[in-house]
Amino acid sequence: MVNKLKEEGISKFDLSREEFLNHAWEWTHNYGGIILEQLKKLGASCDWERTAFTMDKVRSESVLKTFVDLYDKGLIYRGVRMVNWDPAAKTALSDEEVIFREMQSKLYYLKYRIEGSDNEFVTIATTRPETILGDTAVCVNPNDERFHHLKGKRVLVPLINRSIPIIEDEYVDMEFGTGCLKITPAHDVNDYEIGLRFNLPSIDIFNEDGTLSDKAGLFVGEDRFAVRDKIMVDLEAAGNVAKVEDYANKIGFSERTHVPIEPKLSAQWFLKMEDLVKPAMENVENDTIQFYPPKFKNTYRHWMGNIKDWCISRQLWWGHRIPVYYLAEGGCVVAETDEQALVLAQQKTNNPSLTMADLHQDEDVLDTWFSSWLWPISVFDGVVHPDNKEINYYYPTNDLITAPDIIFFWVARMIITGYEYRQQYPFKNVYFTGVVRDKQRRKMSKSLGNSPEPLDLIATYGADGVRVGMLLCSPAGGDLLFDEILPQQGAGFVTKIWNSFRLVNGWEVDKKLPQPEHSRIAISWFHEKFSQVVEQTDDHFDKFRISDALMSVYTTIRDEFSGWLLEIVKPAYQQPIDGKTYEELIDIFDEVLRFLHPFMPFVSEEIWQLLKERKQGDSIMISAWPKSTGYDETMIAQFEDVKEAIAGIRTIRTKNNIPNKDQVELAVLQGDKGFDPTYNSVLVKMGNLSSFTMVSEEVKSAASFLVKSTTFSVPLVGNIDIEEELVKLNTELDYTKGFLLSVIKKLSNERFVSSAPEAVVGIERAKQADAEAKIKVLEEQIANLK
RNA sequence: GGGCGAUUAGCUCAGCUGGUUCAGAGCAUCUGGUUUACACCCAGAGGGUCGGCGGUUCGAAUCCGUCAUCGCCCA
Repeated sequence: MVNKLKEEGISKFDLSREEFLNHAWEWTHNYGGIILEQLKKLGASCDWERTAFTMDKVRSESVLKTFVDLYDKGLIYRGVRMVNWDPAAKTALSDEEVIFREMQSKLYYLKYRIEGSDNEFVTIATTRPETILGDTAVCVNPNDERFHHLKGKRVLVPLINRSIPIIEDEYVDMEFGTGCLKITPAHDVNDYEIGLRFNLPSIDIFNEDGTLSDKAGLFVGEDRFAVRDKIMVDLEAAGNVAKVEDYANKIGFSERTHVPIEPKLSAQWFLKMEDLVKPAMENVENDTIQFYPPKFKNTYRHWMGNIKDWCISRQLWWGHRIPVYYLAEGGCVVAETDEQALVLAQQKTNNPSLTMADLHQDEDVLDTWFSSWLWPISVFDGVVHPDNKEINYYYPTNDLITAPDIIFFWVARMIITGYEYRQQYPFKNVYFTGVVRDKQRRKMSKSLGNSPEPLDLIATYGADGVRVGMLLCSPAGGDLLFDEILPQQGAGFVTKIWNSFRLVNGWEVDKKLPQPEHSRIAISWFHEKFSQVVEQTDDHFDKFRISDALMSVYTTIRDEFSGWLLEIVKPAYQQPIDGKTYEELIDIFDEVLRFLHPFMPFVSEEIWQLLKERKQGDSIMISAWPKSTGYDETMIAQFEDVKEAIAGIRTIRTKNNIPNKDQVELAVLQGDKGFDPTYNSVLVKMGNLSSFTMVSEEVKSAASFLVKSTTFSVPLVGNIDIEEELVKLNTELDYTKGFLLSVIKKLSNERFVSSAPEAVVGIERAKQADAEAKIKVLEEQIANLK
């Protein structure tokens, strides 16, 4: 927002609060609108009637009501925290507004005299000698033997001779400087933390403009950098300087005024988290709320277990203004509206003539997540009206889909408010998406300019193409490496489906024709196969494996539906199709489209509407997802053998340059497990066979292959390459013999047979029998060729 | 500095409670194929000592230890 204004040549600092907010609203409407349009174009199936914004009336009321409620419960308090202070602009900056730059500075080694000794010193290293005036301790690492003798002693701050303790904390890096660190809690974040741990006083030696304050004792009113030079002169004179070294470090500068920022303690509002998190922690721990992938439970547990109070105030203009009103004579009231605040103030002061002008509202706003964490409730107005029909109907919801980087900011906190305000989780499952990165694994970002423009992508590849492209490569919680090849693949798939429809749609139907056997078989096989795939896909969805679900849809449509089913039932060139097959096929197509719809809503709807006469208002969007009705595993397995046999015939054609349109003969020598003739019609059609013969011995001068232990042979006139055939058979024979050997070795291991489960041993015995049978067949074939 | 996670084919990843659903998918690569829906396509092929080393076990990608490398979060 601030950057946007900057592009327009407007600085945030030139605007009043009201003017700024006007710009912000305008920007919000435009930008928010763009995101919604992108979602619509992508086919997101949301309830667009219910879009809401965290700054709108209902949501703002919800935020204020929650603040007041938590305040009244005694959970919100005012505390002190380190902020980035800009002494030139006299304002606090957010972390984003601070620019860190590598600077050539100096490291000053200063000697502090041990209290009660004349000439014993400790030497500390610092980049900021002027801050010694705010020192309240000197710290060493407890594991550092060099300083063990100083334990419990005190030192004197140079020049002012304040006595401060020597404390021990593992934070101190023994390798850095002298291994001895001065602690200035008011002017360094880490020192502040240590100060809290050791209960040290904080001495704020700076004024708001970066000059030294009364508390510094020396150089009062002079600028911090001028003081740095001056104090070094005095320290030198007093004999407190050991040495000065050049030193490179990173210093934060104000984005606006370019002056070095000053860490400064300031009053902020905090929310006590300790009790609030308990139900939220427990119900993720016991899987009442389930995370996908589950590894994020660890992250969540760790954060929740070490929860710190939440600093909810921000020194910004854009946001919900903190509903705290200060009274002229000190103290404050907290209320949802100005009017209520005034009433409270009048009561509190016992002064009925008090007016709004006597109250001063806190200038700060609330952290943006303080509104987001109410979202599952506030979006149905469940904060202001906790018993309304909508919230009671819609809450809790099922699944939250979000990115792992906001697990604390948002997810955890929504769970917290869910339990605090509705005694119930806000959602049952949390699915964490991957982070989209470019091919070089960099995060997509505006500043790198490496994020693709969604609307452009959609224009190029279509919304369905983009969806498929993104989803194919997005395992839960894993990174998603974006490459334009992905939506390209998606777009190709759209075309594939469209062509399947064109094929079916182009057939002429002759209702008098009987249904061919191969069509009957193929359709009944597809029903079984499809039922199996639907079951697998349901399972993937249940486990939130979205890319796996898509992959099974993708391969089923491409291979089983288009590649096998359509090819088998396809009538000969310019011939009509029989009515029964056609109708069954249309029903299958309908089912397949419904199966596809969640991933490719646009093309599936388009074809679905063209497939059959539909009633007014009918849509694939509101039609049922296919149901698995069980399946015949034997049939599916047998059909796989048929496919393998057809592939074998195709390979022979390729190897021997036999065009697909030339018919070939096929001889089948059944193996020891027999041969099921059910699928012969399919074999004849797909292999383009002129004859199909069962034989009782090996066929001479033929190219052959094995499926299980059945031999399929295509007799070849004349030029069969015996050498090549022998090489192929011998390679397979060698492999099978080796395989058999390893199985026998395993089975002859007494310990394996006695300790492995019966079933596992049985499987090994079966392997042995199969391999032996196969070897026998291969040897016969080889003998035959010689 | 503290924590969490990862390491499997050229790339992105799957592989549950150790054993034929165990070395797999998609993409990429290579070979062949266009009169018969689709070259935005079809048919096939190659490619991995499952990060290294130890251990447990009849048996380890899978369990344990350790080292190495990388990533993420918090400070």
